[in-house]
Amino acid sequence: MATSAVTRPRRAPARRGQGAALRADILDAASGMVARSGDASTLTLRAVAREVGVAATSIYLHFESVEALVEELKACRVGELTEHLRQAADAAGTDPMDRLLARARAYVRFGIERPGEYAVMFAATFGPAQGRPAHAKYADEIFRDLAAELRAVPRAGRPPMDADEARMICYHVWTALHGMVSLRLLRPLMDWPDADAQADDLVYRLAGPLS
Amino acid sequence: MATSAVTRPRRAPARRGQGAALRADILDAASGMVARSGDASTLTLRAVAREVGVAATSIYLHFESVEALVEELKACRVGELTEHLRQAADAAGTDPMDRLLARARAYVRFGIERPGEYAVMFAATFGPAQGRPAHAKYADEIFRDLAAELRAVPRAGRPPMDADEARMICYHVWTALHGMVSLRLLRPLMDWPDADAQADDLVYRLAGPLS
DNA sequence: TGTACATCAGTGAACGCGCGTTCACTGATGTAC
DNA sequence: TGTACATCAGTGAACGCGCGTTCACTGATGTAC
Repeated sequence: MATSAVTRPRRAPARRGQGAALRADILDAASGMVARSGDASTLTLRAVAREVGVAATSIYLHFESVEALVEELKACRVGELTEHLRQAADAAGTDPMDRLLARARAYVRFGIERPGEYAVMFAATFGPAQGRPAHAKYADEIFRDLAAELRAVPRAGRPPMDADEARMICYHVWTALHGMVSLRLLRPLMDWPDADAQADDLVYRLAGPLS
Repeated sequence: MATSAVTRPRRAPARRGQGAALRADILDAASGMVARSGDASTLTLRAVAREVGVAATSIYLHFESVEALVEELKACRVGELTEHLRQAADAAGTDPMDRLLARARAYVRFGIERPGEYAVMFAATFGPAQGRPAHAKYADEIFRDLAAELRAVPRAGRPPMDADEARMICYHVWTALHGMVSLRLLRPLMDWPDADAQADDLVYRLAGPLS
């Protein structure tokens, strides 16, 4: 690891007017590092600068602090996951249950295959949070998408869900999917069932036509 | 925070033969610090030593490294949670569903009320894990307890669960309860349903007589 | 009963490290006149 | 067309900090003779 600091080539300065390119490079590098380490809290400003091939101080040209950088990373990842889930649902067609299952599987896969990206979304904010952070609206979007998908599932002759029940089930589903990702990452040695199978079974039991 | 280093009184040396008392004090202090910070990864050897009122080097009299200290902390907490859940189930009487619900509520309460203690159990092991760590057997015990409790729940005239279904539901329940704790800690500003109510509803849907 | 010695329960200074952040600076590149 | 100047896109040395770990050490307290 010490060697990477040595071998890393120097980044060529951007051309005039292209200063924003460094900002993108910094976000890319930080994102990759978090993805590789699987842990957002290990990210350091100096390490990011080394990765980009730039002086540590250059980070400050585009971010007020490490905290601000991480906050922006979060927003990027949450936006990405939102889009990823929408595409998965759309690829599944129009049947509500199919769409819901596809969404659930995609959520779990995203988390398991990209633990760093997943972790950064939920990493604690440094210092006391004031107000709703920028990524909160994205989280709301994921939640709203899921709720809409859920309410469309038919209920085999039973009365339609009221708003409270739909909301509770929506919390259940998100909670359980997050639990799947989280526990599997934290306990990789356990003898877990197949992820798709568990996600399907879970969603059927929580939100299936018979529930 | 800097002031606490100044004000902390010096610990009196143990009497001859009582050297192990420091070991207990170190574990206590570390446990308290993790509980207060809510995050196991912020624990440092020097901070623990300051908290105990002892030289940093004294930690090495009882622990090979910080890693070893954290590993022992984990085992303590997992053992504690196991016992906590057993007592909750026993206090609920003999009805299987009552016992299961009590266990679920107790799990979620433990996690929410003692986030640091909960987090330390699941904190990543430093370095590459070799073989099953010491706390794995405790985790197995929690899982086994839950499975036994689950299988005792009657199923309203339907055939008894086979082993595979029981195992899957058991994973679901643990996964979902962990998800409840984890998401609530990570997103404290969200408008969560009452924890007991959600735990009950979740367990009913996943493992209730109709499921 | 006295005393030398072993052991126990620690201490304190020092090491090298990486960290976030500050400050004054440096070249290259456009642009106004 | 030439040139002074402003601006852009960074750099490099230095700061003080807390960290894990090492090493040689120090008192107090038992115990063997």
